[in-house]
Formats: sequence, C-alpha cells, structure tokens
Amino acid sequence: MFQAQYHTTRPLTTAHLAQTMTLLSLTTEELREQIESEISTNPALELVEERRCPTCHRLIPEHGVCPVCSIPANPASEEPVVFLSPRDEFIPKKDYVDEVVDDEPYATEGEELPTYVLRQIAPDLAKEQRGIAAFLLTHLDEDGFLTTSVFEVAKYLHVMPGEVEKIKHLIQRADPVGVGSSNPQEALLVQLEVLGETGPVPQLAERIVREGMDELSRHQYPELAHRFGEPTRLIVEAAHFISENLNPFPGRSHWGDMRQPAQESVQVYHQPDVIISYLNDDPHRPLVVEIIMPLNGTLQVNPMFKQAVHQADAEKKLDLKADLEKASLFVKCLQQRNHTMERLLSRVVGLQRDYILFGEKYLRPVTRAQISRELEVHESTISRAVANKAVQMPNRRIVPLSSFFDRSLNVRTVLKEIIEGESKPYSDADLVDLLAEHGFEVARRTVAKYRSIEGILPAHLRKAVAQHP
DNA sequence: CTATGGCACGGATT
DNA sequence: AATCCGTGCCATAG
Repeated sequence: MFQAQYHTTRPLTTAHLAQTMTLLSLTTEELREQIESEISTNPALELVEERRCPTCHRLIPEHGVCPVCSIPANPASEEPVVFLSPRDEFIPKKDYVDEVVDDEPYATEGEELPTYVLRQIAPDLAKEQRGIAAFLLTHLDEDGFLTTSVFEVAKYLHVMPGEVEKIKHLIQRADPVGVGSSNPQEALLVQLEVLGETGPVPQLAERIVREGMDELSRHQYPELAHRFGEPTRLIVEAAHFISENLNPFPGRSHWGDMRQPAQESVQVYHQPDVIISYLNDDPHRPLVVEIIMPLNGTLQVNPMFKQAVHQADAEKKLDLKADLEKASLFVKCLQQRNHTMERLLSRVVGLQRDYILFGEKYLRPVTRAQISRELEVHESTISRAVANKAVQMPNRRIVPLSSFFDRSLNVRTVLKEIIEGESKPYSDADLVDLLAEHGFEVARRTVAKYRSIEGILPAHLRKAVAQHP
C-alpha cells in the first residue's frame, strides 16, 4: 500500500504535474464537473459502483474498509483521522438551482446568499415547492431577513400559507442558520433549535430570547434574573452562550458588523469541500476529517477497455491507446490530488486543533511555506490546495480553508473581545499594550488596520455600547 | 500634543 | 511577475 502511494506521489511527467496542480486547485463542485466531462469524453474511464459500509451506511471506496468504522474507540495518537468521503448526494446538481433562480430576477447585490441557500434545500423540494423557495429567497434583505410575510407570499402565489411556512422553516434551518427569518428573535430561536440537536444548549437561552430580547441587547442581566426568578449567574452564562454561538443577523457573518452599516464586504458562501467533525458527533470521540469527493464510487481505468485495445485493428489501436493513456493519467492525477489533500489536512488539523475546537482566538499562525516544507512539496502546491476551499467545522460553521493560515485572525478576535468588554473607549495605543498582555506583539498602526477590517469605529466615535437588534 | 488615516516599502502569497 | 499584508513615517484633525 505504501509502495503504491509512493509511486503515485512522484510526478512522472510534466503533464502529470500540470494536471495534478489543476485538480488540486479545484473545489469539490468544480472537480465534479471536470470528472464528469472526462468520463463522458473518454470511454476508457469507468466509475465503479458505490459500496456502503454495512454498519454505518457511509459510502466507501470500492477497495478498502470503511474509514469511520475502522477507527479504534480510543485512539492513542493525537493525529486526526483523515479520509476521502465519496458522496454524490451531498452537492445538489447545478441545474436544480439555475432552473429556478433564472425566472426570478434578483437584485445584483447579495446574489450569493439566495443561490447558496437554494442549493442546500433544492434536493428536498418538489418542483412546485422550489418556486416558493425561490420566491422567498428573492425577498431577503442584506441581513438575511424576509422582507415580506408568509401570508402575502401565499396570497401572491395562490398556495396554502401552511405550505409556505413549511418551506420557510426549511430555509431557516439551512446554512447560515436562521436565514429567512422575519426578525432577529426568530433567527435566534431557529439557531437554538438546530444547535440543540447536536450539542448542549443552556436551558435559559430559549426563554431569554423569547421573553427578554430587550434586556439581552442592553446587557441588563440582573433585571432578567429577577423577572425569571433565576440566579444571575445562569443568565449571564446563557447570554454568553448566545453571543458566542448565535447570530441575530444570519445574512452577516459576525455580531460586530452591526455597528458599521456601510460594510462593503459581503460574505461569499460555499459548499464545504472538507468536513471536520467529531466521530458520530460525540465530543468524546476523535476528530474525523472528511474530504468530500463528488462521486458515489471510485474512478478507474476500465479493464474491459484494456482488453479491447489488444484485440482492435492496428488502425484503431493508436486512438484507443491514446484514450487509455489519458485515462490512466487522469486517474493517477486524481489519486495524487487526493493524497496531497489528505496529507495537508492531516497536518493542518493537527496543528490547528485548538482553533477548530475552541474558536478563532486559538488560531496558531501557520504559514503555507511551513507546511510545504514539512510535506516536502512546493509551496505553490499548498497555495493551490488551500485556495477557494471551504471547511465545515464541528460547530457547523463554514470557513475558508485559507483561514487556517490567517496570521492575524486570532489577534483580531482578541481585539474584538477587548473592545466589546471595554468600559471606556481605548485608543489604538492603549490597545497595543492590552494586546501585548495577551501575548500579541503588533504595531500601533496595525491595530488601526484591524479595527477597520472588523468595522470598529475609532475610539472617540464609540462612546456607549448601542446594540440595537 | 495625541489619535488616526494615507502612502509607500519589503516580505509573503498566489 | 503581480498582488496582498504588516508596518514605519508623516500629515492632519481635534
């Protein structure tokens, strides 16, 4: 097994190298297109049928054991388990989306969000339901809220309000969770509901959101504690959970954005190309890393075709042989791509374990060059592999893979926290000192840059905290 | 005099 | 080779 992998690791020709590079830089969806076009033009390629693991029902490669079930219960090593996860159903076919989105013209700004959401839910919808979904999604504002009501939509489309409500709920549960809600409160409730299915949620969180939005936004925890007859400690705990894990404006990426309405940076959403999760969503089990393959099977050179080449006339033989060459090259490149991705992810997840588990504050500054040396590949290889890829974290957030290499994200997060909790506005110079206490050495000028990136106003303009959901 | 934003340079990234 | 990012220097606003 090792020998086989070693063999495919070495680029044999420049063509091999070039194609591997190209494949590396593709996202899962682009890879699907590439593979499909390759299969349809080259008869020597063959997609071997899917096979499912008898115990966990995951799709697994033709040759090999189920990567999940073969994980020991209590692995001694810290290394994460990385494997390819061939699943076809994960990414909805493109036509699904184009078909519906086209007949509803949508304002140019924020076009990413509706399409992104529709992609996720399209497979679960019947044809006429997709029309309703598309209509709803075209009536979102930049915060991800519905600008119309369920009742109006039902009237306009001549369908039952219940039907519209059902689809709205489906949209709300898609990523970003809470999108398509009518207001921040509704968004938060949906997020609580979804989070509650996978992990622990403070009991009081829901009640606070339902009954105490005003106090929550003003940080008046003692009032809440009194009204609910609960200890303040629990209220604060729940409030902290809410501000850490929920987002009242699903269309935006973070809480901090609400201060600066003129934020031009619109988040672009992606399908994840890699999923990191606890095995069976159980925090006591090890982390598993799935690299999504857009196929429900394994690609290989068709052995029948090989035979056919031998028996063909001399005339045709040349053509067929060319196909054969191309096919085997493609398969090799694909293997190489996957192998590189596996090694990359294994290393990166190992290094950034704290970031993945505990958040941006714990991101370690890792450079692409460093990884490339450790993996003994060219740094441009890593660059390509990292670019344009999205990773789903155990908490269901989707972040770009490049964020694992962001040298300043941890500093910016701590900076935000300091400013969130400030009693009087700190100047940039003050912030330099405060950051130094947290172990971050940055220049004064850089603090200013980070502020503007995060959309935080300069000290003299941010007096009191005026949060207004 | 202090706090902040603009411009430009050098190193890293693509 | 082109582009992005952190930082130093300097001008400007308060």
